[in-house]
Amino acid sequence: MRYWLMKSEPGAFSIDDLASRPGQTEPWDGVRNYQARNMMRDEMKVGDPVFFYHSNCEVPGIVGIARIAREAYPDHTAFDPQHIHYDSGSDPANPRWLMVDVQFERKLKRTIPLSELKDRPELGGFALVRRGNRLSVMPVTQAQWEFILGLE
DNA sequence: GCCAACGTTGGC
DNA sequence: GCCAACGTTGGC
Repeated sequence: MRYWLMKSEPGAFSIDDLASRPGQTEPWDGVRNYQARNMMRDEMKVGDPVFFYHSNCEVPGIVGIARIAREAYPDHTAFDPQHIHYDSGSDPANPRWLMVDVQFERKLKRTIPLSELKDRPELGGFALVRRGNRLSVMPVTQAQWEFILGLE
């Protein structure tokens, strides 16, 4: 089992949106980065815990916990010319992009802001706080996971 | 295969 | 809204 962090802009899809979905699950479509895709394809397993992170908003930070509910499968939004995540280079016979399903577990008691995570020397090696980081899906070590939960 | 131009991400 | 960082594209 591995731990993960996945980013979402709350204006597009928030932790509350996930909590209100039927079955509280959602396909995590729109990942268009090879490094993120490869991690989803090769390493994400059903049941893996995920930090749900709100990006590009008033207070960026970790807001909840989800779990992987379905392992990687083709992201069909890449095939739809009308879709915002359309990619003409993804062939349905050989899909370029994949998605997983996530399931809501719980909201944190409070948002743990990025600014606070950056202040913690214990998280110096965490990809999220490294300068210029743009990965929307990233691994979290068990030690990082437990430390962050301890901040809740 | 290099690298400039361009588009996107995402904090601030 | 600005802009730094960084990934991708495409001319050569």
